[in-house]
Amino acid sequence: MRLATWNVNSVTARLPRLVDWLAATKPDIVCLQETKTAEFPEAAVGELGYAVAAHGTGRWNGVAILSRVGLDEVDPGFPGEPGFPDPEARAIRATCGGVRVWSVYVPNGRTVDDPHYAYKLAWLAALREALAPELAGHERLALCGDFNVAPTDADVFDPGAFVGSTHVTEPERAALTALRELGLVDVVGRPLKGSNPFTYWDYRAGMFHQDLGMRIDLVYASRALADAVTDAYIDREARKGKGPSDHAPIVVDC
DNA sequence: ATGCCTTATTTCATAAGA
Repeated sequence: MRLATWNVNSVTARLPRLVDWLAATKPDIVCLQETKTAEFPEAAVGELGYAVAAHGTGRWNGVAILSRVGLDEVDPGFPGEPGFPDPEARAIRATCGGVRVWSVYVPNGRTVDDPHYAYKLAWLAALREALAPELAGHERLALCGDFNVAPTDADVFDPGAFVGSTHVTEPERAALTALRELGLVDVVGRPLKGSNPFTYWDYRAGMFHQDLGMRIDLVYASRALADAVTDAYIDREARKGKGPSDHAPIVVDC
């Protein structure tokens, strides 16, 4: 089985690239984030054999799961999910080919003194609470998405450049640790070039070409699923060329 | 490495992203 996750930064703007990428990569299950639409282009991916579970409200956020191995028990959001203060489209889950799949887009946080930072931490804490019973009920589970947290200093191009910023603070990293302590394993993608497992590079100033990136997109797999992993890579090819997302997909074979 | 790009929308400007 091939499982992937990708923050596409607008599925509308990225649709031609997404379709080409699906046809070339042939994943069985794809988690998408930042779809930025209330009307997912289901027909375009349906032609490639994918069923779609989408949760989007328009301009901001938006998540989806594509599957060609079944798509059951679809649930947008999760119990106890905080809003700001209204609900936002940041999580969707479904059962696909025997795997419980979550696609999440964790709040950015903006700055450490912004109310969005407290929202981010509350959202991650609520996610942990909602995941606990799901892990008890599903031996094979994958929590995939854009976590907006770099788990370690090795996951940013220069730790010194991030002092005082969100994405690297101790409380954010502790929230990820708390998720892993539920029994989840960080499946780190293999970089196709260089040694940094980055998944995001800013659009500006040639950051991608200098490999000045961050690893903020993650695949957290239950032990049973992680034990079945045969390969995992970060598809930097999808970040190249004209009109890319600022994130690269992670592809996991398991 | 400072939103210097990119997105969608209440568009020729703004908010948001990390």
